[in-house]
Amino acid sequence: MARKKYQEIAEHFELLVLSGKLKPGDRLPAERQIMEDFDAGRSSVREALFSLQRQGLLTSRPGAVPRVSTPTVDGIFAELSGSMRHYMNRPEGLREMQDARALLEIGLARRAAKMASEEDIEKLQRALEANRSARDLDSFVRTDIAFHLEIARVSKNPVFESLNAALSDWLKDQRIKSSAANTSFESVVEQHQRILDAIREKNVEKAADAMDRHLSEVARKYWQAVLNQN
Amino acid sequence: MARKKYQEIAEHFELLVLSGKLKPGDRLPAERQIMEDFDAGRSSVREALFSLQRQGLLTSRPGAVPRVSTPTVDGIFAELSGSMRHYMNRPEGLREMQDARALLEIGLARRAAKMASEEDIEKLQRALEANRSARDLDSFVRTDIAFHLEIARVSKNPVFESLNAALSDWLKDQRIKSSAANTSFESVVEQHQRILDAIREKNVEKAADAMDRHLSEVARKYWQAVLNQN
DNA sequence: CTGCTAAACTTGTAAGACCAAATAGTCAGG
DNA sequence: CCTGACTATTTGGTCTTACAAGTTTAGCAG
Repeated sequence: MARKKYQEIAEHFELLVLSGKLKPGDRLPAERQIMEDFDAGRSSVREALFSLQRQGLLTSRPGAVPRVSTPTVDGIFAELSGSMRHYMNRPEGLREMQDARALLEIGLARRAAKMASEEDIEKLQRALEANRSARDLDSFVRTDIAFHLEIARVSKNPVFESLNAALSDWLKDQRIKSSAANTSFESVVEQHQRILDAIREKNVEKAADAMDRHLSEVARKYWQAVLNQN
Repeated sequence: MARKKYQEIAEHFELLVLSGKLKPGDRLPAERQIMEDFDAGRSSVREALFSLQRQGLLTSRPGAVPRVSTPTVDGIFAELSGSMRHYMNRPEGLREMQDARALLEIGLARRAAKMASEEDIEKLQRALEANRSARDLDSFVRTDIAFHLEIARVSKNPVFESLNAALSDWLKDQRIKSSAANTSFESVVEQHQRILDAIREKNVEKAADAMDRHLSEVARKYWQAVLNQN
């Protein structure tokens, strides 16, 4: 028994899916059927399906036959949550992710300035207003995240949207700490305003620069808050 | 039984790790011990540990008690391989990832132009030479990937390095097809040369532009090749 | 005290059984 | 003929048991 039985089964279906013989939405054979086909026990089949499920290739609900799933970027990044959080537990890792987020968001700001439609700008304006009128920390952070997400949406690429949302979620703590360190939310809103202004003017460099400064400032405030805590 | 048992167990240890009560390298309780603590069967415990393992929070070898692991970005992105490949099976998904890669690589080119040291540029030069002297498709693709990775390394952030490597891997097929479609590798090398020139001149905009054109060209060639295949 | 061997322990793999929940097919009533 | 409730089937989730394979440890011999 060189190869493990459950790996054999998992690989078999993985190949079927990746080669296109099984398309998203297709039904898989029943568990008991697979058992017979591979001459395996139930636990082997279950471990194989469990593995594929964790990889996002299948979805299975109780009572229904498992189906090949159409993976969403949201789901894909959700897989990372655990290990990402673990990674960012080290200050070094958190710094790296802040840096990575900066590259992403600056690029997104650039794109937004380049290609934002009238409608996009209206949405951004509304998001900014909501951010400005936030009174408590919780709603401030929420509208803050929403504003950044709206910038990501301008690019019309679900990957950016989900990546932005995921990063916002992972770095939420940072946002909370740095916002709480501010005596008022005004300066952050002002920075958001500058970004939106640049986008409205279709001034790419200005938008990138404004976003850069904004993120640097947020990160600075965060590390300051961390220092004060110790 | 609202929450599934294995999820409950997984969450428990996830919290222990994330809160720092369990540090990397620490031993976890034995499976039998966990069984008793949670009044669960062995399969539930195993599924929980399996899930945590997939998330990269712990490693377990046969015979030895599982240990909390220090997650690497490489490992984190490796988790995604399966679902990413599935996602990019759809032409739409592939296009989105190409687009996302473009934003990343253009940003990296920008940074490289901004902050490349003499040493970095020497490394880039060597990588380019290797790319230029490649004779067969396989070594050409390999040196191509290496050149892009070298650009990512300039930023001195492991996240970019691993992300770049992961994307290169996922989009390898694209590179192969578009390279094979070229009668010669010359034009690609020339585009690489232009990028390196811009970095050497510390001309940020020119570097970004050169990278943009390069990636657009590669993508164009790829879709052309796909069309010809049908 | 040191080094080796063997027992004890732990995980990996596998089979099979049970229950609750959800689906799907069937049959009775309108 | 259509509709709705009921039953049979199928699944996921869980537990138990068993053996194989690797690791740790403890004791014994030198």
